[in-house]
Amino acid sequence: MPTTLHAELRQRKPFASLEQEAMLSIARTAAVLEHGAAEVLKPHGLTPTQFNALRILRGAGAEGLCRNEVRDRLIARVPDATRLLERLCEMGLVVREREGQDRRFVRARITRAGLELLDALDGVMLGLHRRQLGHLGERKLRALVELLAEARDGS
Amino acid sequence: MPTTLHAELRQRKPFASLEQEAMLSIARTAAVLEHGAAEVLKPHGLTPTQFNALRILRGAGAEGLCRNEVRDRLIARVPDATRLLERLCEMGLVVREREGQDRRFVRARITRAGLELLDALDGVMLGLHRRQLGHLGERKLRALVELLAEARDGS
DNA sequence: TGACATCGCGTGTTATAACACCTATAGTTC
DNA sequence: GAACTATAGGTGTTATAACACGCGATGTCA
Repeated sequence: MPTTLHAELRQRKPFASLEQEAMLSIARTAAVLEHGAAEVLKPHGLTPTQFNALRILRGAGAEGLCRNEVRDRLIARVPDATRLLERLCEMGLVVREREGQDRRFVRARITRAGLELLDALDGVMLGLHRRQLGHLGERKLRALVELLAEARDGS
Repeated sequence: MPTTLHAELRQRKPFASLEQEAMLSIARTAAVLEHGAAEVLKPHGLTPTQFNALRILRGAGAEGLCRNEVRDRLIARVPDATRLLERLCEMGLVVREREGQDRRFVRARITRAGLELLDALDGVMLGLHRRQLGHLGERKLRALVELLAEARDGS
């Protein structure tokens, strides 16, 4: 039973199991979509992870978030959120400062430049997602979101 | 309309579009699943990408494959397949040699040690995939595979 | 209140990814 | 057959990921 994925990866042997095929399908789809996002973000000097972190900080508002909170909200966990934020700082998109009673926390907040960059990217990314997935239509997209949520329940 | 994904990523704002939610769902699911795979592979000294490359070479059989062919079959494209194969060589899992009329090609072939490692990992990975996705059941898994294939058509 | 554990961050180091550039072989065209 | 182009590989460098460890701040408990 040759599938689309077989052709894409030029494989001849059948999958070992349906679970494996699903696993590879998810990984392959994510890789293709993320590659598209990386292409769009590159001219703006951002990686997908940096873009993700920046959006998290925008969502947090003026109060900002501490390092570990940012780390835990990232789509893919990174073991070194310190330097991820540090790079955003160097770009002038984020500021960090120790404030509050508990002097262990370092609050990271998005700057005006960061907000402006994200605002400019909103339309671009919306268009990208539409190009990448819009052809599925609402019904199938909802079904996909539902199935993926159920898939994540296993781990 | 708060979703499961909202809770996972501790987000409060609604998604900008259904396409964006689907995009994030796919990325998040892939990250969770790949993290599980990485954990399983780590004790064996392999990254998911290296494991993927090794499986490709097993599929190719005794003839092996040239560098670019391996690169193009990888789930996620890497721009430096040379050193990916080089590391597998250093581990003794792969051998490379220039052979054939066209002396530009470097054929990479899996070694006996590589085959033995993969054989040992087959059961482990099968069990992992079953744990991660088995609870979905055949019908939903097939639906998921189908939807993801359709999603990739856009790019 | 002093010892201890916990927590939040940062740093140092190594491995890998990412990008641009270079070499060698093979085919193409005049 | 000489110049040109395309293809397959490799190399050098920089940025980032991954991992282990250390430091200072806070909480806890004898």
